[in-house]
This record gives sequence, C-alpha cells and structure tokens, in this order.
Amino acid sequence: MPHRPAELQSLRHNHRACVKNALERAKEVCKKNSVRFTEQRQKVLEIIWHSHKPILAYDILKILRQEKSNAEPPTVYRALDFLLNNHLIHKIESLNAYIGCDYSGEHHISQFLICINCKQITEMEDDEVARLITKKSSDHGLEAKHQTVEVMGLCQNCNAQNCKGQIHRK
Amino acid sequence: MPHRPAELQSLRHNHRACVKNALERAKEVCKKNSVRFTEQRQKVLEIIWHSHKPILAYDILKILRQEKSNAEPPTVYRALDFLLNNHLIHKIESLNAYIGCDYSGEHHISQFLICINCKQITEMEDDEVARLITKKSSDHGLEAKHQTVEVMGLCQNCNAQNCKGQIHRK
DNA sequence: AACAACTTGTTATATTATAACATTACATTT
DNA sequence: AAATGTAATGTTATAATATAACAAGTTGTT
Repeated sequence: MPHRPAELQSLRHNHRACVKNALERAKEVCKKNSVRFTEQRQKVLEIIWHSHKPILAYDILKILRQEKSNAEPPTVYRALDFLLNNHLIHKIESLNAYIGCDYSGEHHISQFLICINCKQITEMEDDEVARLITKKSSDHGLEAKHQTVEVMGLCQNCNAQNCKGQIHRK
Repeated sequence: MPHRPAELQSLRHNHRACVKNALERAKEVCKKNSVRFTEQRQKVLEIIWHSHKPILAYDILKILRQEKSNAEPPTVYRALDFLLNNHLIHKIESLNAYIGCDYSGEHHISQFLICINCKQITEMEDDEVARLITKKSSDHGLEAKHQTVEVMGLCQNCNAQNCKGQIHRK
C-alpha cells in the first residue's frame, strides 16, 4: 500500500491503526452476519479506509490493479455492493464516492459533513436531525425509509486558509 | 407534447396550468436576472415540469428529440446547467434526476421527499430542518454552504396499496 | 464424490456527463 | 446598416460511472 495522505500524518490520528481497527470490526460483522469477508472484499474495504476520504469506484479500481492487474469494474462494484449491504461503507450520492462507515455493521442514520476544499469528511450520527427529518416527512405524508443528508462546506482548517487566500484548486 | 401522466389527472391538480405557471415564473426570473430564456431552455424546463417527477437527462433528450431530431447530450446538459444556476430546477443526487423547483428563482434550502414506489416527489422548504443541520454542522466544525437532503420512503397512497400487496415493480 | 449456493473472471454494454471546437444568433456600438 | 464582442447552439468525440450476462471456479454440505 502507498503511504497515507499527508494531512493524516498528525499525531492526533494514527491512520494505520485506524484502518486496521476498521478491518477487524468488519471481520466481526461478517462473522455475525454469516457472510464471507473474502480477500477481494477486504482489499476494497482497506483501500477505501486507507484513502480516508470519499473515493471514486474507478480510483479504487486503479489501486486494486496495482496488486491484481486483471481487476475489472465488476470486481469493484460487487465488493462495494457487499460492503454497502453489510453497512461497512456508505455511498456519498453527491460525489458518487464511497467512504468507510464509522459505526460499522449496524443499520443507522447518519449525516455527512464534507469540506468542498480538502474533501475531509465527518460522519455525524445525530438522532435529533434524523428524527426531525422523519417527523417532518411523516407530516408531509411520507413514511421515511432512508435519508440522504450531505452537507458541503468549509472545514475550520480550510476556512482559515481561505482567509489567507490559500484555497487549493484541484 | 404527450398527455400528462395518469396519476396527475386528478381534479385536485390542474397539471396544464401548473406547467404553464412554472414557465411564466421562469420567464420573470430570467428577466430579473438579465439572462436569456431561450427556446431550448424553455423546452427543457417544460419537459421537466411536464413529467412532474424526477426525470433523467437522457429521458429529457428522448422527448426533446421528438421535436428536435438533432438534439445531442450537450444540448440537454447545457440547459440543465442554466436552469440549475438560475434556481429553476433541482438535481436529485440519489437518482441522478432533475425536477422543477417549486420556489423558483430565489436561492433557498429545501428537502426532497421521494416515494420509492411511484416516484412522486415533494419539495419541502423547512427552515427548522435547514437550521438544525446548519447548526449541527457548525458544531462539528463545518461552515455549511449547501445541503443535500433527500428522503426515500412510501407516500400515503403507495403505503396503502402496499398493505393490499399492490406495490408495482418497475 | 455430488450437489447447491456463492464468488469471481471476463467481455460487452448501458448510463451519466463533459471536452473541444466550429458555427450561429444576439446585443451594442459605431 | 456594418462591425464587433459575447453568448448560445451545433457537432463530434470521449470521459466517467455502473450493470448485464454468462462462464468458471470456490466453498460448504450432504
């Protein structure tokens, strides 16, 4: 695997341990669900966690091909389906990208806070937000089954840089 | 134009007037914004409003081609860009589909309630939801610039049918 | 070993969206 | 009305995202 991204090299975040931890939890979830955590599924999940930002399916494929040169799109999408079904990752609809799930394995309602500059993402699991949306939906005649809540904005770091005119362009 | 969808033929909803009204408002908005509401843009907006459900870009193209056989994807996507920029339509991220904006022309925060069965959609403009999300985002260090809130569920009608086992599959 | 169910390999293609450049239409000034 | 600059459209090609379909292999169970 390549090195972790620079912005994660902080003392506050041990990225190697974070990924390892996520993989351990995934293993347990799969055991509990009686589904197979095959090497491919594990590798895709590892790639997603390693990026630690929303990652595109074809970027996963590129990385996967460094180890498995014959990997094709279905390989990735099948793994993504599996991981989504088992609540191990989320899809960020507004980016067509995938991100590791912080509260793995259990079905839950969460909200995503995404920095439009550095793409750092926070998974918020806020019951007050979830309940309010469910309530208001119900008031409007919709029995809510699933919520997509994605907030785009500037994180504190990028907001500060912005003041100094240092926003980086892609 | 083809006839309006069957489920809109109710007495409660005069669809022809609804589309006409939306086009009138769009015209005013464009005038106010000093941008040109060309025939293509008008046609695309009309197709979107006529569907009255989230509609896919290539489905818009198909309909557009009935009148303009040489229409190509950029024709549609340019019109969509224009309409999005002028707050005349919304993109539903979780469906990659487009829908007419009920509160045209002004920038505003809204939430979408989508029936997974019949695809009927309600645009909710709920300040309480919007403010709570902004507040919670801020609490987590993100200065919110844009919110995507899309709720999938069953509308009252389909929920009732569901009990009778009459959910229709695509 | 035989079998069923699941997983992966492989090829092809569908779906969604944009790049790039030529041409035309429109608005403004002269 | 002619000249000019800007905006909009036409056109071809291609990028980016995702799935269909079927063959082959793997795993767990009888």
